[in-house]
Amino acid sequence: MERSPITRRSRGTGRVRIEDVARAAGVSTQTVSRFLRAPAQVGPEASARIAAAILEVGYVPNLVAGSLASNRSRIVAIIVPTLANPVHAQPVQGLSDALRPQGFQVLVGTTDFQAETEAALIHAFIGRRVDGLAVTGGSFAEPSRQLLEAAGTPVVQLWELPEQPFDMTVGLSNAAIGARMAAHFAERGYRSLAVIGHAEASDTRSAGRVTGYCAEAKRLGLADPLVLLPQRPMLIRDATPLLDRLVIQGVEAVFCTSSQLSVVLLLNTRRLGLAIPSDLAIGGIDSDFATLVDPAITAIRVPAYDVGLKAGRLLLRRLAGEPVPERRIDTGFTFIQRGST
Amino acid sequence: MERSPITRRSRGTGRVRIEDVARAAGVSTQTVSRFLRAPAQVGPEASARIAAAILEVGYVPNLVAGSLASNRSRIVAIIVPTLANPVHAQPVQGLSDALRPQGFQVLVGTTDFQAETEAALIHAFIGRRVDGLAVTGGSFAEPSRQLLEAAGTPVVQLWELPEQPFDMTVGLSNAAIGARMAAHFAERGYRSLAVIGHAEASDTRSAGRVTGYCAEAKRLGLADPLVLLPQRPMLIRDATPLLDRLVIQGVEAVFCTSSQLSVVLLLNTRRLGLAIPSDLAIGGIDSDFATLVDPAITAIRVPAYDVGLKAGRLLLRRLAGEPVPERRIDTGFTFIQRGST
DNA sequence: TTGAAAGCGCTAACAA
DNA sequence: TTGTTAGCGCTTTCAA
Repeated sequence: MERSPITRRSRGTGRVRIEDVARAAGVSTQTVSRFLRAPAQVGPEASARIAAAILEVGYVPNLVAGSLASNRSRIVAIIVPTLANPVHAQPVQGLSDALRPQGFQVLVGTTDFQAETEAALIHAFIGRRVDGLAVTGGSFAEPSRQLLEAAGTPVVQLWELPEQPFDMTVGLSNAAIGARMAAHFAERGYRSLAVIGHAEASDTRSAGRVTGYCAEAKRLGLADPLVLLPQRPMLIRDATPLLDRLVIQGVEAVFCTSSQLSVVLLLNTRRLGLAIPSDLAIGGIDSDFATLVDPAITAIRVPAYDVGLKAGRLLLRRLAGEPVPERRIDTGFTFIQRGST
Repeated sequence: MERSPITRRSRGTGRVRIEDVARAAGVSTQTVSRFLRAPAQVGPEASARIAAAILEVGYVPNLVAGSLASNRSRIVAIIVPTLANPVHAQPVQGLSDALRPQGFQVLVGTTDFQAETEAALIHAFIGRRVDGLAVTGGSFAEPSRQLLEAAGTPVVQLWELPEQPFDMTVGLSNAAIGARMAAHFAERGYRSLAVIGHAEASDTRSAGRVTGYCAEAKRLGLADPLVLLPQRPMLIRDATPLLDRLVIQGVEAVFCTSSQLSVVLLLNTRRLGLAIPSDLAIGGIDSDFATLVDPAITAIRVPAYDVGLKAGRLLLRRLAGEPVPERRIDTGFTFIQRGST
């Protein structure tokens, strides 16, 4: 029960601590802490001395220690499949923009579509005691699901609208996107429809769009659309055989469920001498390039940035203890008719 | 000096702690801690009991407490202008991929090109005691510069090759990019050159390319290139007047310093009836769309992903205490000739 | 408005 | 290989 001898090496980091500021300012550490977190509670004289002392000694508060003591990290984590795809990078930007003014930082994890990586990230983020967590998708495989259920922190899901989110969700209906495009085609008088999607099973967004598209076609009394699901992401060399099939089958209008797809397709039609939209109408998902090609592509714009921004605002309300009016937020989407249909 | 009365409310978070695991496994907390960090140092029997106990009580280690105690956060921060632009989102992905296998997480901050935001982010990240910091750019305005100098943690700069980096840098020479394109044009016999850049002063990358391009043209005995610096990011409606100027001035080859620029320009030449490359040769920066247009665009590919990946590896070596052979890493770039020149 | 004491949950240092 | 002890640098609680 003796005090350890003074010879014990200090574990200190050698950095300037709040105590150094307190000493320089002639106040207690507590007053410095308050000055930093709630300046209004500190007298003007003390405030002035503390402000000067902070600059003098070059104090940068240790937020790790603060987080441990307060049990609040002021960090929000977001998990996306990849940042290489702008559609997933944008929500990170939106989240960041929503949170930065409130002093929150963004921890980002990319899964590369691997469920294992996803689970490991969720585990690590919960371990970091993040104040909030944004995850991509509406449904999760087992290890992830359980972790999210017991996260102990607000969770917001992105892009989809599950009936029973873990906590909150910000997304849109991919089925509605597909249906909207099918309805448009029908309205324009196209009778023979097709859709080009994505075979990747993990891409539930594309699957939802295909489903909604076909369902709407059926509802409108059209023949079942031709469904094409290329294995790989669309490359130029894939486009020609795909176009051949569309032409052979007498397809009048095709919906491409990803943004690059429609541009690739349209640029290739020219080489084959197809006239757009008279020989083939093309609808897609909006991107910068949808308006750069000729004709510009009729497209549905998905509000990727807004998904992140609104998720951030939702988290902020929760973290501020305010009630969240609606735990499922439908951002909707924008239909933009252009020359290709 | 009395113990405070037992009535003092506990500040505990109610979460499962390492102590709960230790009790369930019948070992000390230290042994549990070691099991998590250095399993080889723990006996097989104890290991088995601890592993079972962790699952039983559902323990998720509090990494905040661990960080405070060990003075290592296993977090690396990266600051980029925006994630909306893939050229800046890619390095984040690369950094993340390099670090994740080692258990590091990525804290990301976006500046939207605001120096103030940048400084605030650097300050906050240092406060978080990140183990490493990656920042975009070669030179920094005052508050940021000083913070980086005294960061107290490894710093790697991205995209540029300053003579005196704060610590380390991974980048490429934008002047070399410009020079390479000018040399190519000269080699192909184009005599009257132009370059379209970006007026934004903060875009030092574009500026470097323009400078290198003009310098090389001069060195090769060509007339001074026409330098066009549109104020805004390039839109379709900006392209036509720009093209008019090129034609009026008799320009034979133009270098576009950003990736979207060249595509926009090329897609517009068709409307004006210009033949590429005979009426006008176009060189640019590579992107997915450079090969989708007709003719495909001769372009320089900048290794955005690699910049982040190599920065991550550099940081890892430093954090592992290994020597870093070279503090300035030139990633180089790839020149790809296609039909547009 | 200010300060003293205790402790957040973990790991480093030391000892056995 | 395991355990004991004392912090890491803050913030909370309580008291003045």
